Amino acid sequence: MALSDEIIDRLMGTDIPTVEEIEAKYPPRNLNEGQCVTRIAPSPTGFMHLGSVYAALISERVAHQSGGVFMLRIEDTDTKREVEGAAEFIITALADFGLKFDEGPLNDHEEVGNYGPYVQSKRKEIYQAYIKDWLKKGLAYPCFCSEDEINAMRERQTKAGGRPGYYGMWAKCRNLTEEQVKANLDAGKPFVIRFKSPGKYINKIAIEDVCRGKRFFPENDLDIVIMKSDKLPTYHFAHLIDDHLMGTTHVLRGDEWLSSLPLHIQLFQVMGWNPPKYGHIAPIQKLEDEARRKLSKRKDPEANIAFYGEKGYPKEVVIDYLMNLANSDFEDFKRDNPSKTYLDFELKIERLNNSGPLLDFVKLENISKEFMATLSADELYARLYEWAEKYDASLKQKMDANSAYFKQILNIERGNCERVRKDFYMFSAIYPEIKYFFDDEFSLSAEEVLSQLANLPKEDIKFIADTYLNLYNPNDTKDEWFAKIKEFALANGYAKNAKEITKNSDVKYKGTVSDVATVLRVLMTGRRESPDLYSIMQVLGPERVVQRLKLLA
RNA sequence: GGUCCCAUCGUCUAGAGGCCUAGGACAUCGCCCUUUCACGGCGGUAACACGAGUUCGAAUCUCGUUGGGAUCACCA
Repeated sequence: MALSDEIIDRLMGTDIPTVEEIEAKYPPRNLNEGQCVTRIAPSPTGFMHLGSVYAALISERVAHQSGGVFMLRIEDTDTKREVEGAAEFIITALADFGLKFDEGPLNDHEEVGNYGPYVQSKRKEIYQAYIKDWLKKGLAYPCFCSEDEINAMRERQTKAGGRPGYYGMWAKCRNLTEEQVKANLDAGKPFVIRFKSPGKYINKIAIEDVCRGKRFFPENDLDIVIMKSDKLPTYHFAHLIDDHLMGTTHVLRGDEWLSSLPLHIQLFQVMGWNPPKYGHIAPIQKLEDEARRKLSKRKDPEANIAFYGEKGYPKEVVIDYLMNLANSDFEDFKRDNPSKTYLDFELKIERLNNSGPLLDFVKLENISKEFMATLSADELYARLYEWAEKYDASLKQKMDANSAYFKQILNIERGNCERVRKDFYMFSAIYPEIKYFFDDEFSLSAEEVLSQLANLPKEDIKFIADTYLNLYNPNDTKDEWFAKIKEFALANGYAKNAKEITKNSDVKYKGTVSDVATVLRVLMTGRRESPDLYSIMQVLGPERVVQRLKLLA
C-alpha cells in the first residue's frame, strides 16, 4: 500500500522531473553484438587506490577490445568524505596511465558523452525522481528511526544471535500509516527512504559472475537505505539508476561488492530492468608478518597510486605489472611480441585471479628493469627529466646544467653495446646510482679506498694507482686500454684469472687482473661494482681520471 | 558469529579426468661466458592444504575438515 501523492510531495518536494521525462533523455545505446560498456566509479576522496587502477585497466580493456565504451563516473554522494579537487586528481591519474575514457567529466564544468552528467552530485534530481516513483509504487518508504534506535536494534539482534539489519519484523517503519508519517513529518523528524525488499532470506538465488561463474546467495531481504537524510542516494540506488540509464553492460568492480550482489540484482528486478553482467575482482593483497591482507590505504603507502609516480616507476611498467596480475599469459605475449603493447593483448576476464594476488615488488622491479633497458639514452634522459620536473627540483637543475654529460652517463652500456645493463628500475634511484660522476658529490678518502680494497695490501694498491697513472692515455681504444691493464697485471705478479691461481697452486700470485681493475674502479667510482670501467673513464674525462688516480699519492 | 569468496613451487600462474615424472615467469642456487659489476647462456632446488568418496584412472568431479580473504553503515 503506497502513501498518498500529497504526503509523497511533502517528503520529496514537487519540483522534480518525472521518470518518463528522464527515460526519454537516455535512449538505449546502439550496440553491436559483443560490444561492452563498462565504467569505473571512484569516489573522490583524494586518494586513488592501486586496486582502482587495476579495476579501471580491466574495465577499459574489456570495453575497448570489444569496440565498446568506457566511462568514468564520479561517485560523490558522500559529502562528508569528499575532498576538494579529488575528481581532477582521478582524471589526471587515469590520463597518466593512458586509460582513456570515452565518456565522463573532463574537469569541473566540462564532460564528454551523451549519458551524463557523469558526476553523481549533478544527478540529484534524477535519483529523486525515481525515489518519488518508488514511493508511489510502494517500493519504498520513509523511515524515521534515529541512529541510536538503529544501533540499539543491531545490538539486540546480535546479542540474540540473530542477523543484524533492517528487515522483516525489525523494519519498524515499513508499514507506517499515512497518519504516522504525517505526524513524524509535523514533528520535524529527519528521515531516510528505504527500499521495501520483496525478498526472503531463506530463498537461494543463483547469480552468474563473469569472473567466477555461477554462484548461490541468499535472497536479499534487507530494507536498505536508498536515500539518505541529505536527500542524496546511497551507492546501491545510484548504481541502479546510473548503470541502467547509462547502458552499462558490464560492471567490473572490487570483490567487496560481491556480498551486495543479491541486493543489486533485486533492485534491477523490481524495476523490470535488465541487470548488467557483474564481475568481481579479488583485492590486491600484501604480506605482513606472514599474513596476507588487503592493501590498506591507511597503512600501506604502496596502495596509493601516487606512490608509483613519486618513486618513479614508469607508467607502462605499472600497467604491465597489473596486466600480468590479471592474466599471467600476458608475459608470454610480451616475450613473443616485444614490439607490441598491452593494447594488442586480449584480456580474458574469466581468467582473472580470484583469490587476491600478492603485490610483488620484486616482480614489478624486474618488469621495470626490462622496460628501462629498452629505452635509448635520449629517451631515458627525457623520462628522467620529466620525473625530476615533478618530484626532484635539484636533480632537474643538475640535468639542465649538465645535459650533455648526463646523456653520456646514461648512455654507458646502453647505446654502444649489444646488451643493456638492467640496473635502473625507478627514476628516483637513478641519480644516487650515478652520483660519482659529479665532483661535488664525489668525496672519497684514502681510508675508504683502502677499506673497500681490504683484500689487497696498501703498497700494492698504491703501486697500481701510481703505475697506471703513467700508462693512462685518454685516447686509447677500449682494446688498447684493456691490453695495457692486462699487460701490466701479468708483468707484476697477477694471475690472468682465478682459475690460473688454482691451477698453479705453487706460484704465489698477488691477485688477478680483475683485482687490478677493481683498484681502478674503486678509485674512479668509490665502489666495487659499476658499469664498464672503460666507458666510465671516457665519460669522466682525463682531468677527473687523473685527479682520482692521484688520491693515494 | 552469519553470509559469501578463495586454495598448484617463496610469488604470479598453466592445468577443463588419462597429454603431469605437474609446465612457464620472477626470485633463489650452481655452472659457463667474462678485466669488475652486470648482461647473456645452460642447469638445479622448489607446489597440487588435509581427509574421505566417485572412477579403471583425480591437481582436475563430490562431500567434509583446515587455512586465508571479503562483507554485515544514512561509506563507496
